[in-house]
Amino acid sequence: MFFSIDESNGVAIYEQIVRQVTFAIADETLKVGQMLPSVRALSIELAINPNTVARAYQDLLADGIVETLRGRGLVVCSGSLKRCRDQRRSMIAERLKSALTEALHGGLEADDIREIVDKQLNKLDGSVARISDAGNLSNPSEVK
Amino acid sequence: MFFSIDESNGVAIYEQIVRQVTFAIADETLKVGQMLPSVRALSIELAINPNTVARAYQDLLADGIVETLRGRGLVVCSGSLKRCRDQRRSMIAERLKSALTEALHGGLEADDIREIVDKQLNKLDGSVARISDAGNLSNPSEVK
Amino acid sequence: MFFSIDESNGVAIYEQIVRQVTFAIADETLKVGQMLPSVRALSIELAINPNTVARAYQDLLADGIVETLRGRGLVVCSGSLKRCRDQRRSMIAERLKSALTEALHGGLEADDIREIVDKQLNKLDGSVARISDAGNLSNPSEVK
Amino acid sequence: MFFSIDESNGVAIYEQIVRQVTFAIADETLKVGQMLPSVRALSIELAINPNTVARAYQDLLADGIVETLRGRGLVVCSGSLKRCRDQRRSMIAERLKSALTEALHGGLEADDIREIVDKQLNKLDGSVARISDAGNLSNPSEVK
DNA sequence: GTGGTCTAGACCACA
DNA sequence: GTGGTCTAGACCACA
Repeated sequence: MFFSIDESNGVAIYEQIVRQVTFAIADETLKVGQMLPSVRALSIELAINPNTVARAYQDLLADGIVETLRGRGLVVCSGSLKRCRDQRRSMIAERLKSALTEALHGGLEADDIREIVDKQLNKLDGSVARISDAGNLSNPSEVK
Repeated sequence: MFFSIDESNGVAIYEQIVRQVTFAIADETLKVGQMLPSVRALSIELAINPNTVARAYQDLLADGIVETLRGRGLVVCSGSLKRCRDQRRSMIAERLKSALTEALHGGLEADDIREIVDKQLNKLDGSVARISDAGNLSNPSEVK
Repeated sequence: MFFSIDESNGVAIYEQIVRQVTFAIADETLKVGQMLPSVRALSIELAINPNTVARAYQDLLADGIVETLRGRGLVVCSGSLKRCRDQRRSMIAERLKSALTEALHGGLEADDIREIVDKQLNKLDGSVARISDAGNLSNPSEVK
Repeated sequence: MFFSIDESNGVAIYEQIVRQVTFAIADETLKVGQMLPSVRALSIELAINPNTVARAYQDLLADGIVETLRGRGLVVCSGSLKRCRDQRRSMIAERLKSALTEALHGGLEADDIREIVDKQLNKLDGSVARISDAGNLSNPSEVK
């Protein structure tokens, strides 16, 4: 599966799930009409309590990203692709903005910060690339 | 004063204070031997409960960044400048790393992320620059 | 349970808890991997405010003696046994040193102090001995 | 003067003064009829706030150990020698008892504690002896 | 005025 | 149920 929880990054676990489902839809790892993993299955996989997964799924339902198929589970709603792409961008931009604001207010220079970002990005991109793709030059149509 | 609390960024208030004091020392806005704002004064300024400020100050005390002058307040310990500079860098790098990891796992391209970072940085740096520096490449017209 | 608070000995309640947990680990009354009593349970048992217990547990967390299992409680970290044994010895030595220094500065003779210590030790050891050991030189008839 | 304050032993400063005055009287460093150092003088010598000294002197007055000579200061009351000797012994015994109780409850063996006490006593007695006396075998009449 | 400790009680995320 | 955070307010030692 495509989820991974980081217990120590300060983001609530249910929130990490909401975000990662959103990202998976934006990414078409999870397509419109496709079902989410069951609460039970996902809770086992992530080794967390089912209530936490259920809480995340409620948020996605309330947000109209997924809907219930009675007795069968949750499916990705039509129209979610675009919404999730938009949300992905704003969620990520928002979080980066918050971290960057702190860095600038904390007295680091913009160039200094760019250097930190580049270093992290090079290091991380390598390890992510090995897992998720290869030809990393594409998909400009996804950018909002 | 140099502190500002963001209630909605997920970081605990006392933790934001710990970070901002650390940054202020790294920045020499707060110099070794200088006193911290009193618990009461800071709690009024930030419109938060004194206990929350006290909690932050306890952490700084436990970490040896500041020490108590009985009945007078807290002062920045000697040796804190270097330690705070180190901590500032690792605190900020850690938070950026976490946000960048999410962005990459969420399916954004490294170049795409760099673009988001640059846009935010130019916008934010402009507004910070008015206070802290002058010769900078950022675009002041983009200041929000 | 193994904790007891003395309201009148000048040591802060949360500090007494920190010390007693440390001692219990040193003593293997509390073993590595075992859980601490919950904040609520301990606060009820000691008839003190939960926040006071929480404050003590925060200190133990900050010190790396225990760690949180989310939603379940606090466990004794591996490696804590040796650390707690060292800390127990230095905590106790420190406190004794302070009392002995005062006694000497106050004009008592070393032999006189030894006599006071022995008398207390014999009396106290008797009452503790019933629980923790058997072959001991102390005078059980002196047990209060 | 014969006072020395230890800021880090957990005993309140005014309480340390009360105890040390009591000990000085027990020791006849301060004799019946003799005057205490003035609040001002003592606060300067100990580098503490006059209010703190005044607070200690109030306790001694309330306890009948010293009395006011209008406009001149405080003198040691007649009868204070015996009372201070008694109090010295019980104050010291009480504090030692508290430390020893903690040590025993903390799981140290009585012999182990005796060893710690002896080590501290030998070390401390040496450094105290150099200052305050020489032929350390005497004064049994002082023991209650 | 300063910080340190403690109580009381609320709400949150998580199990 | 668990701990973590925050508010509100009291009292203390010390300056």
